[in-house]
Amino acid sequence: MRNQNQKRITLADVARHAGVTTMTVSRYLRTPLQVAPVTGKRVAAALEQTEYVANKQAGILASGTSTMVAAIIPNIAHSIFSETVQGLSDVLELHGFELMLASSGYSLEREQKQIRAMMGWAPFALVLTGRHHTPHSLHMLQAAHAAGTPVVEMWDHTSSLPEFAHIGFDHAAAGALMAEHFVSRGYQDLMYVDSGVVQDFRAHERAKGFAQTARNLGVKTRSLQAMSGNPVAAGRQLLKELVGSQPLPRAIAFANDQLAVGALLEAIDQNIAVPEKMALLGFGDFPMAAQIGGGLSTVATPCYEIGQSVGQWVVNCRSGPQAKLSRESGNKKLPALLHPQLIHRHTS
Amino acid sequence: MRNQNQKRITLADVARHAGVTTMTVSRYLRTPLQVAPVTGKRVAAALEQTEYVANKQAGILASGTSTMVAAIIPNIAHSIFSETVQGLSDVLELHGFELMLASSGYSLEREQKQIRAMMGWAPFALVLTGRHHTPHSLHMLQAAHAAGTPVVEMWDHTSSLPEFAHIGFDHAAAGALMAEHFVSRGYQDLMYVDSGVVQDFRAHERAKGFAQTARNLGVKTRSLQAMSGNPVAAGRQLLKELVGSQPLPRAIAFANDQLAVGALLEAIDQNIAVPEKMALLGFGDFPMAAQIGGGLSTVATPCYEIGQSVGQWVVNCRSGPQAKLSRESGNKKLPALLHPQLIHRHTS
DNA sequence: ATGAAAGCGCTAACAT
DNA sequence: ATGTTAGCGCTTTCAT
Repeated sequence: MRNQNQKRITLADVARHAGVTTMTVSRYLRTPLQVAPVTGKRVAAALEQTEYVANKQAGILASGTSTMVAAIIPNIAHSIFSETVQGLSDVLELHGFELMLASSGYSLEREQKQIRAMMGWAPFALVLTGRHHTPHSLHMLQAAHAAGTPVVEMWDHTSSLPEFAHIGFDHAAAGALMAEHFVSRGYQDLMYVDSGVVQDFRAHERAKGFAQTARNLGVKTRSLQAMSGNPVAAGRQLLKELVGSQPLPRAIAFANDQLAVGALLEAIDQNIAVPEKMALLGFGDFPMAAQIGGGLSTVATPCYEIGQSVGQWVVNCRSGPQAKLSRESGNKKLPALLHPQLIHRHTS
Repeated sequence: MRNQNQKRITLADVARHAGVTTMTVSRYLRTPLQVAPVTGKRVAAALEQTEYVANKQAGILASGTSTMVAAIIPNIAHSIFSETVQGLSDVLELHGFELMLASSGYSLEREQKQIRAMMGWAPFALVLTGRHHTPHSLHMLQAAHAAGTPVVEMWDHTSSLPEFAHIGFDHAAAGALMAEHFVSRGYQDLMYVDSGVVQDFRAHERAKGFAQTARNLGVKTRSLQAMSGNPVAAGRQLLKELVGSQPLPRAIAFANDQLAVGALLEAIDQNIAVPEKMALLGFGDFPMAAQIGGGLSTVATPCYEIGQSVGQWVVNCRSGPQAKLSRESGNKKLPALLHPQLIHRHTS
């Protein structure tokens, strides 16, 4: 295939039109001040006429530096990640970068293949989600870093290797925050409903932080795992089963808002008074949280901001002749650690 | 920047390790059967040892054919589009393609810039959302198409230019479907709440289809525009104002589920019986639709499937030596027109 | 079955 | 301020 009838316009075409060499056109495009105003005008006209669009591949190959940023996230369809990608995309676009995106479906093996595929593009930077990767992935990332490619891990409070950047928050601390909130409201019999996604390490860390803190505060706590599939339906189902089988916990925290809303809807249907009989606490503060059941108490995570910060961090890597410097001290102003906030609404 | 200490491994490195020329390695990678089994083993070992990752830019430049697909959508954070991207991404990955993504924020001017940027990458195919573009965008797309790049428009029932493919559905017909549903349920006093996003052409087409059909069926109908911003809050606000000022319509259709759910939540809070006093109908069938207020009636749109189909269509463009053929007849089996389905639940 | 030569479209480095 | 030369890492084409 690809039997183009109309060949694409090249620098040489433009140069011919303008009566100069390709170098002059190339210079005009990148450092217009280095070309005489008169020639510049001719070049500009030629660019207009020919509707030239520079071939990025050729440029990258020749210059050894790309404007493409590769990002791998667990799931594009999850609102927290799609918002992060939107933030990342917005900042990158503003600075003339392009975004290549892959979705791992929470599979580290799939992520490994994607890292390999991405590296073939020699991207300007590599953006990953979380600090958990296969040993071989880590090996590849390390090699990429050694070859000068910045590596960032999003959504976590530490990186897999010290040389990688990270922008996110401490999920165990977030879990602790949730437990503390319950205890401060006087609830003594707690429960945490963890994500049904086995590889959602961050949700599990929140679960751990929650349990540990509850125990430290001398409060009873249990833990349950939601079913996979539609999380709203799973939350509903879970509460239904809970009501049928055992005494209800006084307060339940969820791995995400979707699960919490499912449980809340079921509680409303079953006439369980929230929060009088049972308190509910979500995680994520998704757009509907404030609107439902008098307002779902939850933890606000700066999804869009994480994306933005990652984008800004990557952009900062470009400036300054020494990558090391710009990547270490130059990026000091950007916070690596963000702080989720507990939003106390009606359900707790 | 980009002062790599460890240079990346090239074909030449691998060839040296294996004691062959670069051509043999290159052949082994693409057409392994053309290389003798004995040599193949040596090459394979060298590839292992060196951990070679092929440089895509160089390959594309030399061969003139890329494995990158460029897609532009209005908003990554909107669930319908993020699911579409997930479907697209899943299919593309399965076939060894990579995805470059941009988000236009519903701005045709921004889209135009993004098309230009994308074209610099000489992608294998261009994927756009909808059939509305600036004249200059159209011009560029036409040029890309003429140069052999497949162009697909998603989410619409026709394409901007006849030579472009399109995979989606007729939004006016979807609007009609909504009006017909209301009328068939015996509701006579209708209302359509349109999207607050000015450039959401598809929502406006649904509004038109709705109004026209209602009138054709001899039924009263009005139209309103939601505020922009959080659509759930907007839906709530809208219903609140409606209750305060005028006689309520018997049935309200919304441009999307988020708006409908907002209104539904407000109706519940105000003790307006749904659907006895007022029927509500959403659009999109987002994950929460089935769970809220006894089940929100809505129109299911095949978001993920649209993405998949687009991906499959693009993949099909690769096979067959004649692009024309594979793009026209070879893709006949793929449906260009999908059909949204009315899901009748509790609220209508 | 393998190799040698040429070149994809651009830019870095060195003239002039 | 502009041009010349060489080469980025790969594939195509044409030998052998």
